[in-house]
Amino acid sequence: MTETKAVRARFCPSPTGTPHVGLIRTALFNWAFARHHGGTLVFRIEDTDAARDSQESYDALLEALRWLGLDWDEGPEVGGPYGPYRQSERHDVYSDVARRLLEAGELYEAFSTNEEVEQRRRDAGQDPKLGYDNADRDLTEEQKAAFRAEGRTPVLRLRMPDEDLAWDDLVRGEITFKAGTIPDPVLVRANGQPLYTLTNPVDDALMRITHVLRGEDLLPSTPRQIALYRALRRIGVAEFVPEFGHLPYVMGEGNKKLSKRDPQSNLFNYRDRGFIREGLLNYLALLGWSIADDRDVFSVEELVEAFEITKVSANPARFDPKKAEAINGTHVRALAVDDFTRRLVPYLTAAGVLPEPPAEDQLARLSAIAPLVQERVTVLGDAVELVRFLFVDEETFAPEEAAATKVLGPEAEPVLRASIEALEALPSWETAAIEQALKDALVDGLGLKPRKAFAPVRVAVTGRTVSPPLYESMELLGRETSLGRLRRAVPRN
RNA sequence: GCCCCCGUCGUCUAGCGGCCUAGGACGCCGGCCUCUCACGCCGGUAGCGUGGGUUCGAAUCCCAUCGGGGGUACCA
Repeated sequence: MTETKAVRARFCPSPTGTPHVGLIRTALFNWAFARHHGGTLVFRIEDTDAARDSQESYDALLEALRWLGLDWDEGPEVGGPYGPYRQSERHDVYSDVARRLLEAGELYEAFSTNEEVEQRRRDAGQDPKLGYDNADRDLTEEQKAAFRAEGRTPVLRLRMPDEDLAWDDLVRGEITFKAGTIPDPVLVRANGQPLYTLTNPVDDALMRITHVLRGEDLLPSTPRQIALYRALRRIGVAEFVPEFGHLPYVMGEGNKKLSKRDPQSNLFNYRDRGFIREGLLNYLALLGWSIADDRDVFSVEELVEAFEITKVSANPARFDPKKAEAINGTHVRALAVDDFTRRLVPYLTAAGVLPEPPAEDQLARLSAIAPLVQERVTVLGDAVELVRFLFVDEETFAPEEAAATKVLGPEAEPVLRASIEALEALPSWETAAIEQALKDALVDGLGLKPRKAFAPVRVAVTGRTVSPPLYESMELLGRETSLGRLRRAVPRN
């Protein structure tokens, strides 16, 4: 049986635009599928449309996969036995296969223009949307010569079989397209350029792909691909027809497929905000798949171990940023502290909180505050404003405007003065001592409610109403800096 | 129009004839913890598109219907 055949899956995007989360989800499923079965993942670039493809997009695709750790066994930059893996470098392959298909009578030359096809449909009282009418199937040599004499050059079309085309979809089960519902598709343009309809199945055949897992938008093109495969087998190019699995869409707001132009679809936006690969991969896997009925947080290793393509859901999934953040947050919190700290650095330097490269003492300080911020961020970028107070130049430090007007008004004066007095008397500058001194002075001394008492101190010292734990923050900031900020915060007049 | 896919809480899902007065997660609401915000913990809210069958019994099977989506290119 074919079941014993080693799995060869593939991911074959077109390099257009920036990587889309839906596209990456497809890459992830193919990767997980290949890894789960101990198979091979082929990465192929379908850049046959010069008008839309770009080098930037190609670079972005590789960068995206590498960031996420979705490695490939054959493809760009790693090579492999079936290369090249960029379709733009395979033109001779396609023209050779097309020639052989044509010689075998699987393809035929079609001279009809779209206008002529439409007109014929109308004349026959049919809906022109029915598409091509297979009218050029049996042109005689004389007819072809006549067309050529008019200056026409033919496209090459595939002769579709006159029978139902069906397959057992890995995610959807039995799918059948009735005979006669699919017009003969164009495989090669009049100018000789091969189209996706030819290149995709030809490469899958040549690269011995066993499982085609792709978006459901390609589902309607599957029958004609199966027909092409059969033709390719007849001429000895393909050995078998692969299995197909059509993955559900990733949707955005409303009921529309997440648009490529929607910033929410841009993978790099998530990285820039501080999603970590563990979290984003986990969330993406949840879009159409589940590991168990009572759990949805898992590692990449667990995903590979448990992934079954047949358990992928057929319904479209909406990308929910809130849940993505929640899942990411639990992965962030699960990071070892030093790992978390290391990953934070690029975000802090990008925000200008730390210089590039950071100094030793700055890194030491970051290590000290890191455990305190780790459990209160969902994305790494959240940490920036939480730790900024520890690294700003003292001359430029100033509490945030909104926070200051809220809690540093005239009524804050006694609180700040009492705090300063208590802290100045402190023999040692440590968290426990600071806590005790402030509680004695403000809660017991001034009889304030804790939340009233500490708000002015917090804003004076960290500049914000939301910060890492106060006493620890003050210890890290240091005695003189902390006192200096408190003194400056005392309302004038 | 025609072809194809999909239809369980707001969202992602579990479910594959009795374990379902439908489970989990995110969100939301309430509470606890508490120096803020979080984290953590506890509790609550909310769903099988509709109508017919089949069956002792249906979210699960069948039919119809409605709704949503995709395709219908010399794009991929």
